[in-house]
Amino acid sequence: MTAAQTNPAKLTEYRQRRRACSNCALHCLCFPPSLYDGRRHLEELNLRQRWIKQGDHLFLSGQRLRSLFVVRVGSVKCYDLSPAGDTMVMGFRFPGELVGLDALDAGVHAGYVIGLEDTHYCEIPLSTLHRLQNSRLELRQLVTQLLCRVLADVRSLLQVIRHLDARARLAWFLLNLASRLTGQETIKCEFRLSMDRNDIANYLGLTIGTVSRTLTDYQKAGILSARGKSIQIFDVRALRKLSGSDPAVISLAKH
Amino acid sequence: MTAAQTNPAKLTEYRQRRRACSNCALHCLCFPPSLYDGRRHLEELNLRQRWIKQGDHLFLSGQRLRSLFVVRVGSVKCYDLSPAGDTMVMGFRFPGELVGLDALDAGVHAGYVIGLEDTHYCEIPLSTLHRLQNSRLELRQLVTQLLCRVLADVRSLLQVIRHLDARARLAWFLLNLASRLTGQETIKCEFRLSMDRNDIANYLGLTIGTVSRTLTDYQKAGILSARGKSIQIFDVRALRKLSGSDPAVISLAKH
DNA sequence: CGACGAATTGAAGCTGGTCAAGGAACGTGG
DNA sequence: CCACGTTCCTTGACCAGCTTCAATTCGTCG
Repeated sequence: MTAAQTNPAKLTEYRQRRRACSNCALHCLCFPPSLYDGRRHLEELNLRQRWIKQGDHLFLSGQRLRSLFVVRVGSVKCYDLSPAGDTMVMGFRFPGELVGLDALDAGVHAGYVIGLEDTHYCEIPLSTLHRLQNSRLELRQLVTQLLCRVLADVRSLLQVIRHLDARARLAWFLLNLASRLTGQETIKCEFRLSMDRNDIANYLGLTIGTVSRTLTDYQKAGILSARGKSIQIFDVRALRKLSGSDPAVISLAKH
Repeated sequence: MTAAQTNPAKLTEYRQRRRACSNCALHCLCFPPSLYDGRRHLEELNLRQRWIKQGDHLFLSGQRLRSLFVVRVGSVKCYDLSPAGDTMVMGFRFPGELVGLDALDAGVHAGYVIGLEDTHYCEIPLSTLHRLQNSRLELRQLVTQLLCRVLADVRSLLQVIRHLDARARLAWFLLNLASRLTGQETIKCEFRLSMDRNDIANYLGLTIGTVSRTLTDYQKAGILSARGKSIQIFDVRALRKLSGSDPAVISLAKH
């Protein structure tokens, strides 16, 4: 029995919060399975909830790593600048997703993160993270696991870009987005893109023209509707086939 | 004064070994800065030094992760199989480089590793790693750092494939190889490729024809000589320019 | 409503893929 | 050591897909 359970009001608050965070990458940090006192634990975490406006930076390349960030509401874009000044989009982060992990070795951010819209986030100070890693055994593996997942993500993007053509890349991108936006197994068939065509093109290693043309093709085929930034997917299975999730299609894309 | 220093013969052996391993990714695991007894420490690590023949697998996808591996002599290829059965080359590992890290979260290897030639390696049991992480504070960060480095590597490959054309990709690949083969800052201008053209093409997201043609172009330009698997680089600066290390060139490759 | 940036669309050109043929290198067995 | 077969590599011709550049349309916000 936890201390939170001794006070019905606080217990309710605690439970609500726990449910709201259920899709968070760091859920097990804030809400460990067995706790002496859930509420007090949350307070000791020293979490800060803040927000940035569209176009504000969460951090810049070269800045010291002080905290990890988790998007709560909104979305951000992670990008690098090439020596020549071209932006190179590394990815996008949506509610529940973590930002800043890759700076853990150098202690310095290797890229920029900017809000694609007004975005709320949690900030977890590094000191808190380290303290918890020392005291709680199950958290010692957490960072490793999260890093492995980021690595797997980058690798799948790499595979997509190496082996799939423009149509398949875009299909993959849309499906990826549609499933991440729900934070669950399901797929969101109607949503607004928070990034522009340029960002999508750059991310997928294409040009804006190709992205636009391909979207038009999809619409002509009745697979989806794309009016500006609002997307409506009509035929998920067709997208899946195109994206190469379908084994029969992947074999067509072999090198 | 360490115990090893009390015995001149053993001290010499220890020092030789330490030097031989100086380029190893896990050097600080085997040879921590301050040690009571270097030799005994090495014995307690329970390292195994083994080897595989060309074409043998170090491990298969789906196998349980039992150890990490470090290449000592030779080279290996890391690859995946697509659902359709096509191989997708993830990378190559040379002496001093680590293999198996990315399986740390699932505990199961997500890819295959095969010897490109007869290859000697060190095997570090997971249990040893965990024991050391618990007892030695500085090693607790080691895995994180190594993972971050792997992540950075994959990302740079991603950038190369997204933003550079065939000539630049190959130039980048050769320079990357040439510097990793020395294990230092310097570049090895004469070496043998241990992988075939197919592997290179797949790795760089090209076809074997393009790789071959591009190499021929380089030779016609007097930049290098490539007779089969033996490479001789004549003009490192030209390669650097082509690869996009040169800011003036990167700007040409913008999307 | 008007103006600006973002997105679409078209035409032309180029890079790299595909397919097929020929040649070099390598290992094996006589 | 040579003949042979196999695998790997090179080269050529042709073509598809994507990029480039420019013109037009859409959409959003003051």
